Amino acid sequence: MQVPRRIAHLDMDAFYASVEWLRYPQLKGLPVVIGGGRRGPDELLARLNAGPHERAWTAADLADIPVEFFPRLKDYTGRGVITTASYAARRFGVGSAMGLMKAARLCPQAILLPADFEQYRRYSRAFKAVIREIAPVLEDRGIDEVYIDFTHVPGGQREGGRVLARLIQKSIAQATGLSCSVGVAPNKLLAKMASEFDKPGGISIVHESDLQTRIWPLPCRKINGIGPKTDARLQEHGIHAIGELAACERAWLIEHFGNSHGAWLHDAAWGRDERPVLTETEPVSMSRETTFERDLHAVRDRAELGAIFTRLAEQVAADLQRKGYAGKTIGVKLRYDDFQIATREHSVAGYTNDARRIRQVAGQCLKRVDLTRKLRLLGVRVGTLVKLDSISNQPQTHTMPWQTAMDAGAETGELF
DNA sequence: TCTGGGGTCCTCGGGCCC
DNA sequence: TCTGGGGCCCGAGGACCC
Repeated sequence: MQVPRRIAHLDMDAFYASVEWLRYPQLKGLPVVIGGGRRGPDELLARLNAGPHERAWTAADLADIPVEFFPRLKDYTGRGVITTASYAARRFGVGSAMGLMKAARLCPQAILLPADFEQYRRYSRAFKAVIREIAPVLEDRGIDEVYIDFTHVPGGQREGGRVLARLIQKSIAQATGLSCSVGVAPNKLLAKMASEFDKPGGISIVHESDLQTRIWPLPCRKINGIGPKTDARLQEHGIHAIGELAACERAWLIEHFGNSHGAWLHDAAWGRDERPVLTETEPVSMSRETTFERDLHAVRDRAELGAIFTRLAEQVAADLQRKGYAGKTIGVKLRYDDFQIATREHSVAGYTNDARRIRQVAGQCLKRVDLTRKLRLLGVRVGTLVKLDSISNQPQTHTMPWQTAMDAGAETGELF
């Protein structure tokens, strides 16, 4: 007797904000926006202590700093977007990816905290470890969400998965103080939608028979994989709800959206998804990019740009070395002042994770793009990765001399 | 006053080889 | 020798996600 597939999607509730509340309990329930800085409490303390009041706060005081001392959105000057906003801030219309200046007009009194990704990663590892203890088949989907295969976990079938979901929720809360929402369904696609049904703190169980009543009334945009572009095209054809998408002929969707995308849209609308829960995936590329404080010009700001470029190459190289990878496709990414993006890449003969080599090849790529226009972003990327222990006869952090020689074209890297 | 950073996957066109 | 595929790889760009 074969048991039905039960897949869970677990999504942490307001993850970044909740992690911050553990450190700053006095901010709980207030409109809080995270963004405009990446050094966490160090940056916050530096900002607070630069103010006019008499005492110098230290890391030990974080939970006791009165709310009125925290920086407000309205006082922020500079570029940047919101990484995340607390539920209280969202009520003002503020949301992720919104420019900080625009957000300041909507909710000037919101507290602005610098992000602390190291801390978020620590909590991410912690809650995932808790889940693995209970249900080992877990797929990492980013810092704050996972898929879990409940099918063969003891108790995973009870009440459609609700009993196990409850156990996981409680264990995470106990270990970390954080709350999450869980959806359990026959596949990843439906589980992902289900986890949103009852946020925060909810558990939603979806069966195949719920398709028409619970999935079809939802807007197409709720399907993971239908973004703003596809949604707009669907709307042009009068398709708004998933049920309307399901009513479309498969052949018609293929005609309008292409073989692969059209068929996928049809399957998704009918709740069909056979993707397995992947416990291990290898990275395909690693990159570093940065948006400048002001737009830069390749000629007039050559020195500044060159220094940034070198730093990006060093950071990517360090990331590769730390994680034990090397790559052979090296590229650059530029964003012009009008937000147009250009990318150039070049594959070299041998794998490398050497900063100088990466900068050199990336510099060649940079020569192939329009550098007469002002730039607002520069990035360096290394792709086609291999794990270093799989080519363990080669040096760990260097390019083989013969590989460099084979790529004579990349030998003339001056500034770019 | 706009619009981050780090990824994945797909498509399409061109070059190359058989 | 000429022409016409098909298959594959590479590079550029786009859509999408967290």
